[in-house]
Amino acid sequence: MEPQITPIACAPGAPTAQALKVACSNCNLRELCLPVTLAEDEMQRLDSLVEGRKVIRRGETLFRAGDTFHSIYAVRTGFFKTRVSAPDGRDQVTGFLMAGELLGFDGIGTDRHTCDAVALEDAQVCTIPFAQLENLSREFTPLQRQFHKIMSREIVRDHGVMLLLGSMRAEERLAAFLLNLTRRLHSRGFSASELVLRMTREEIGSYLGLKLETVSRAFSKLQDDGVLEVKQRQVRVLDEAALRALIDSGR
Amino acid sequence: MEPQITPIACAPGAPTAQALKVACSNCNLRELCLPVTLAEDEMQRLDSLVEGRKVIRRGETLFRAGDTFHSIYAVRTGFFKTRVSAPDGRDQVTGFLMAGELLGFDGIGTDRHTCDAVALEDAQVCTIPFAQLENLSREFTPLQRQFHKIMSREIVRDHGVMLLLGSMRAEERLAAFLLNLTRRLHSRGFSASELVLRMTREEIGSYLGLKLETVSRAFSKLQDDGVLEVKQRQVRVLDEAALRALIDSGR
DNA sequence: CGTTTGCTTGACAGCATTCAACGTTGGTGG
DNA sequence: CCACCAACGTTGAATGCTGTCAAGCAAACG
Repeated sequence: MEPQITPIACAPGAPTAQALKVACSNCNLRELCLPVTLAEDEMQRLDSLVEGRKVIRRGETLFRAGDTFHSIYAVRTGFFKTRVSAPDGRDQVTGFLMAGELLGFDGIGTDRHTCDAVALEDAQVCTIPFAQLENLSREFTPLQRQFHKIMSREIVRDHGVMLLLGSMRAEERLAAFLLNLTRRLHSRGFSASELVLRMTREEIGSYLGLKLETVSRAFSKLQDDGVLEVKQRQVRVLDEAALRALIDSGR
Repeated sequence: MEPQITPIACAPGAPTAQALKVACSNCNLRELCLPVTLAEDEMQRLDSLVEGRKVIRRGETLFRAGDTFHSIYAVRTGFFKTRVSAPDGRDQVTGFLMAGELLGFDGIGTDRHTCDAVALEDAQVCTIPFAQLENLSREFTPLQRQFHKIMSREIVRDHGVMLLLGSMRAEERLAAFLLNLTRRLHSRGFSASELVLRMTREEIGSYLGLKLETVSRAFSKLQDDGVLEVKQRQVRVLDEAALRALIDSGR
């Protein structure tokens, strides 16, 4: 029940000035994004498919519920949240996405997006036109396999969140959330014990099914217990084992 | 935020005696399961792909977390639940599946299933070997499209459940659950206002992130309010508008 | 017909929410 | 450069919803 990375496309190893076009073949996120070994010509096909980077400023949306679906997006830099909204206005953050992760799968089913994707900091994404991705994946089996795996992991990830929302108490939810974040950051070369949150307490709360005050209290509690050191959005994990103990010896 | 039907394969229009092999081309669930218009030869290919029915008795599992993944399954008759388990033993029902719906997508990502699928009543399923489904979908674009749509809808459905678990109160959750069930039953030709639950209060509770006593109380409350008539697992919806009002004018 | 399993209801406890006040941070403009 | 403002975060007190524990009842099964 621990969410996975959901990768596919592209960010340049050493970006040439003003390079609007980005080559997957030369992308330092390749391992995360689309971990498939490709022959050279196949990789070129993939490159030609992916459109150049697109910039989204902090607070702006990459897409919104109701927008017609055209493309999957790969995060190159920055940080996103996705959220769904009920007719009465209440909404739920359904995920946080960092470099190398993909978003937009929600739109395939109905040809319209069903959630909003909001940048939590200035961000760049690669645009992958879905029709072309489908075309290429028909010709190229490993790409097809990988694509299916990524969607499946998204489903598994969501099941993990459902478990969290359905059966954990506030502190346990926060522990699971932090462990998930640090694991993903660590696999990107960042510290496994120190992190800077890119989202507010309210957004964390929405994701975890808690009110912002409860999130704040849970942070304070874990700090008092010597498990974390928290200074606003700066978090240091002092006792990872204690975090783990919280979630898998729950009740 | 209302879950959708997730269809693909097969059940016979008029089952010939002892027919182990089932033809999708002659299946009365075709509309639900794999709503794709196919040429005759293409349909034959699909038929040859789907293995005959498999019987699962009430309480038995179709697959379990950890089992190696081979196939997607289409429910022909009966009723399933899927559930994920945390290392400490607590588990969460992640879905209820009825005739015409598909299960097993969780296994694609890691080549192992990540949840259990349990029959809540004697059931029959069609087995669709995944490797062959991938092969056929490479050749046959509409099948590919449909398959992707189905997985996407599964993701969207899960987002709806996350919204429910994250922001609704007990009665609202139950209302959303009942509306979802009646809609799916209605699209199968059953009454939209009368239903027989195939799961226990505890299973409903697990799905909705509530204890069984809370589920029971919510049923009683809705009955007292004249919205439902409840006799154990027999439920009649007296005021569907009231149910809807509960969920989309929540707080 | 008895036993088991599932459902209902009550009383009480506990955890998260609500409401409110205060503190902190970062950005903006005087 | 500093003051101010707005957004964000922390903390306390009280309320309330859901969970827990327990008892009794109904239905299903052998």
